Amino acid sequence: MLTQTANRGGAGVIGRFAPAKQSGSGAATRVGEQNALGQTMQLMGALMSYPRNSEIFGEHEPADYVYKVVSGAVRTYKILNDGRRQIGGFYLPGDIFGLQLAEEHLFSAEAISDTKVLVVKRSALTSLAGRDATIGRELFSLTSRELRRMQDRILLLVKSAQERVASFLLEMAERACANNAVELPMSRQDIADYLGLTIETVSRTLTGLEATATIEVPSSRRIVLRNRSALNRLNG
Amino acid sequence: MLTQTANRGGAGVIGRFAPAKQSGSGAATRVGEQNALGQTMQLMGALMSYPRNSEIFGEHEPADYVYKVVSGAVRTYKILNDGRRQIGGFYLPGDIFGLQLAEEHLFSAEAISDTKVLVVKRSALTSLAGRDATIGRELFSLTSRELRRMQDRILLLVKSAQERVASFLLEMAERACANNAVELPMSRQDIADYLGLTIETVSRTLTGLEATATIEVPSSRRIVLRNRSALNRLNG
DNA sequence: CGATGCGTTGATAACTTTCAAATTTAGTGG
DNA sequence: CCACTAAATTTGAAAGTTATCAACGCATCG
Repeated sequence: MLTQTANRGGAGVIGRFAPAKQSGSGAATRVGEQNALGQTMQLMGALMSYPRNSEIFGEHEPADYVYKVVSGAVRTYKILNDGRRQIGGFYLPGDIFGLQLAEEHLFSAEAISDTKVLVVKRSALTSLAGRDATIGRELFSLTSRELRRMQDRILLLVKSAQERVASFLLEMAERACANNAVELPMSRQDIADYLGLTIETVSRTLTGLEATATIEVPSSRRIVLRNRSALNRLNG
Repeated sequence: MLTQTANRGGAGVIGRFAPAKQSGSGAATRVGEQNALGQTMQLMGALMSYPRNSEIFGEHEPADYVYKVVSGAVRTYKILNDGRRQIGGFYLPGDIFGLQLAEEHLFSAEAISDTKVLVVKRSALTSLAGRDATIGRELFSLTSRELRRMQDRILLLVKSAQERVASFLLEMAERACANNAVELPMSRQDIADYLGLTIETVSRTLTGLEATATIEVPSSRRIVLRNRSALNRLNG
């Protein structure tokens, strides 16, 4: 059941004090993109580059840094003791991740494709939050958003395969969508491990949705939403 | 699929400044039972009494209060738009609930059996946390524990029925266990809605575990763990 | 005692996984 | 740039798991 090719290491510092202009691949406005926290990270952050499938941090490592995706995409995950992989979340350009309440990371993080991230010491952010209430509020709001996402995920995982895939598509559409065309940076296996399904079920479900003209799948990483209301109906 | 008998209202204030001695039904030491936060709640809290199946707070209500179970048991839940009920968690004597990061409750809360809870204004706690770092740390630690539980739940929900039930039993054993005998305050339907299974599957799984001498079920609300290592193996 | 709620058990249907193979896509060396 | 190999995705058939529908047993309560 292990489907992963985790290439450890391979990351290196590319430059510090990255330019304010983002080279991000996505057009969508992300959480933290135009706010005090995001700006702070751009000022204080070190720009790091991670090749496809390389590890950004590992489970149980101390959560000393906070990350913001500049370009590429990131998945967090956990390997269960039966060998299965559960994906915790996907992070796209503009998204902030690694912001744990706990002292150690509960998930590992990997670059899905070649990825650039801004890295800031967590202690720097929290001490800043002590002085700047705006930063504090944004950190709080980010954490509570993360919490909300987890709750949504719990609600998702008790639903049928079709409902899970529909929810996933709508979620991605909100984040990486241009004109109803969703660009998926992750593989089918990633999606399956995110939704708690097999790769075959994901594939079949997409085919099924295509058959009912709910979506179009011009290429495997590109999905066009043709009938959002049908998806919303499935989403529940 | 609606299986609930939610009796709204019916709650009343029984007394303020509850005695320090707990009349809790459980013997186990709970989160917050012997710490600054727990003590604070006992000093500042109003003791409220809720009959079986009555609502303590509703989804989307402002999360202005924090609750600590004195006796009885509480479930939080959400009704999905297809009518199913997803249970967010169970709270036993000593447990603190209603501590949201967000401004509104994401779940409703109900008394499973006749229940007494201590109620404290959230603002009182947070302002106290500003003056007393210990309280602040404990609030933080509680929140991060809650988060951890949610993550565990996500990992649980991708597993098989047997694994879910085994995990549930072990979880309850850690909380409401005396000498390997687990006392369940909740119904099979509650368990099913917690694990994302049907009541029949839960029942059959328990029968199956009994057949392999992993557990004993002397009465439906009482389960004796006979072979913990087998359960742990299932739990993964 | 009959009604009611809760839990168990059985039979069947629906859904998802598993195993296998075909097909498409991507990557690499010539 | 093309051919070739490896990887990813899709598709098919069978098996396994869980849900659904129905019936039964067992308490509690009026």
